[in-house]
Amino acid sequence: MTVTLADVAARAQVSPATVSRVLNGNYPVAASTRERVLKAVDELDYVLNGPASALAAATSDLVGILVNDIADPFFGIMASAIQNEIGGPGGRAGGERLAVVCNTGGSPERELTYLTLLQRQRAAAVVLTGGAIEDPAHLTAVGNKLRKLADAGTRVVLCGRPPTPEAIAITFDNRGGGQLLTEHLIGLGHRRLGYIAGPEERTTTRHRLEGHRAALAAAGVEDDPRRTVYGRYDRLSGYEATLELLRRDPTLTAVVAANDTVALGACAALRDSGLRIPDDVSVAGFDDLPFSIDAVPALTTVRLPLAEAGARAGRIAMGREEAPPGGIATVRGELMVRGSTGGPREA
Amino acid sequence: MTVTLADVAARAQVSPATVSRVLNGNYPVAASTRERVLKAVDELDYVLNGPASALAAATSDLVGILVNDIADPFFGIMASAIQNEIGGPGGRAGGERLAVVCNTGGSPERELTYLTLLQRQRAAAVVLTGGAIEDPAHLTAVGNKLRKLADAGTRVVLCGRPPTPEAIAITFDNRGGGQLLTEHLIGLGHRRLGYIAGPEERTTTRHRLEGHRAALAAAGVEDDPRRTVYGRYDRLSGYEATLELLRRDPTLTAVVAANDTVALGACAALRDSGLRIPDDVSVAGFDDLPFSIDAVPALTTVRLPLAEAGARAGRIAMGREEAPPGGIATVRGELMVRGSTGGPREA
DNA sequence: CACTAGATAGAAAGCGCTTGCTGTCACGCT
DNA sequence: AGCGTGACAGCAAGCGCTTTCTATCTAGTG
Repeated sequence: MTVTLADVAARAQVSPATVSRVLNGNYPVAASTRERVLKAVDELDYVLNGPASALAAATSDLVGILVNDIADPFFGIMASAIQNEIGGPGGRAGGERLAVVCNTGGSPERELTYLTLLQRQRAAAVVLTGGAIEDPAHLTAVGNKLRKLADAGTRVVLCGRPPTPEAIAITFDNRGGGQLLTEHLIGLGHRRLGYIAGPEERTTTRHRLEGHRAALAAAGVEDDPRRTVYGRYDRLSGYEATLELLRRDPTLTAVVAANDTVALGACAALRDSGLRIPDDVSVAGFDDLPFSIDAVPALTTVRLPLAEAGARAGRIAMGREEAPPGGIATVRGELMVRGSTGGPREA
Repeated sequence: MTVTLADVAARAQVSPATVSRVLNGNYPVAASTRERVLKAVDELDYVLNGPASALAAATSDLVGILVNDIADPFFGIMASAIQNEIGGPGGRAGGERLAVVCNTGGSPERELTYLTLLQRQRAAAVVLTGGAIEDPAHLTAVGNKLRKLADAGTRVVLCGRPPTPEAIAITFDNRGGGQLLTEHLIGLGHRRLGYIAGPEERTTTRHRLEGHRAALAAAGVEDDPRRTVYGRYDRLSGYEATLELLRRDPTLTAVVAANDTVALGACAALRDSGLRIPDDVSVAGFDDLPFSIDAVPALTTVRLPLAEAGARAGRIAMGREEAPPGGIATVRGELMVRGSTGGPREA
């Protein structure tokens, strides 16, 4: 039924070993023989049996990319960049690797499940993107998994994740970015800033919030805990949180959101409340996703070099770039000041 | 080094066959034996060797999802829905399937490469999303591949793709949607409509444009080819195309975009040209991605039930839902009239 | 011209798992 | 008591490929 290596060998009048060597290109094969084999492969329309090959060679060409939310461009952009570096040539002949993205949906269990599945497939490499969940049990579990993967020869790289001892990491300076943003707002004269945080248990959330608070503290601005609301990383969450913030303190002059998507929701809530941006209330986001420039007014935010970081992580995962010193590279965000922030009302 | 089935068997004092049967749960094993085995598995921290298992059983638990652009929420939303239906339980014991998304970047070669890679892995199922490329050679190549995959037992499902004889398809009625949109605009009184199409060789592009033209024809509105510009499915393309349309005919009263992202670019171009939306020019998008409601004014568009379609495709791929009659299900879009469209200037 | 090294090709032993077929018991019938 | 019958468990034969070790042949060398 299906064509096997042996069939090709028979057709090309060589041994299976030779066919394998032609296909893998890591052993001298006479040009004439090679041609004969390739011809047979072509004629029979032979497709290598991946599992068999992986079993015999004890390695596979599968590379996994874990993301928290595949519908979120934040992850899409990184994943795309990673895949670009991996999908290409380089590696075993036949050349291609199967770079696949796995959507955890932010669930710790699914993250672990995917890791196990990839371990099961003897993946060549795994890249984990996005913030981690700060549950100690889960952290240990993931750490163990990563160590086991690494022990089994899988290259593990983190991208936009806090560093861990188990893997090489490209990390975003979320704390610094958050600080930059709030400094900017304070510099404009704001003193009553609402903060819409992401899910409480995520590192990204915590770091950005820490930056925000650091900026407040540095400027001697009181940090009323009632001005912080936790939510999800989505638009609706931003909308609702803004309404809540406004309810708690109608005199707010600025809202800092956990990310751009949340900021968009905030803008909508503000508009629906009859407030103008930035005249009445300034709004700031985070990430600088493509759509933020299209908000009206355009969103002030912190640009994270998602594509660059992803590409680098991908290259490291493929062993095409050296790991950063200490196994950790921190990438800073850049403040993008746009129309959504301005001086406070009473200026 | 790595724990194998045999190790577990030794520890549990049973044969490897029994361990395998416990793990696969498709053969009677006495409860006490099962427990002993499970305990050994746990103690040894055994992880099944996927390739070996796939080789022996001649099937794998890999499911591939092909998307054109993973950074585009259009695909992200579908992929997420598909993965949700697949990742869950059901299937071989151990239960989980490895649902992975592959990013073709819209390139025909990569599409084919991924298909081959998936074939090589003996994937359990493959779901192709998004429009196809209308190059006959490529179409045949993909068709052949799909047939081979199907012959090898891989379930193939198309989601948001035009139907082909080789697979079950959930298709979007892009033509109907395009028509709806343009009818709406014509109904408002518009007669000079610019159209920003996607890449010329994609089915999605063609179908939406056909719908647009059908609406024009039905209303007896002249269809000046100079009012149509082709581009990519991204924001910048929308921006540039709009400028071009304006150059060609400054009296345009409406712009219909290939999708929401393009529409956002169009809005920006219009604003930068000093035109108000919808007072001076109306704008319409397509897809109703989450951010379209946050555009200012909110985008009139055609909502496509991406998540529903994806979920259905996923279920069909897993054999958990019957294929639609004839192997084809067409899903209609729903016109969402919002603030970005209104009566024309001179009304 | 015998001899060795280099270049190729093949034989064969697995890689770790699944599964058809063959036992082995312990029951429950007649 | 004799036996058919389930219910389990184990044997062993692969699945299709890679790779080590060996065999063969050619060509270069002193």
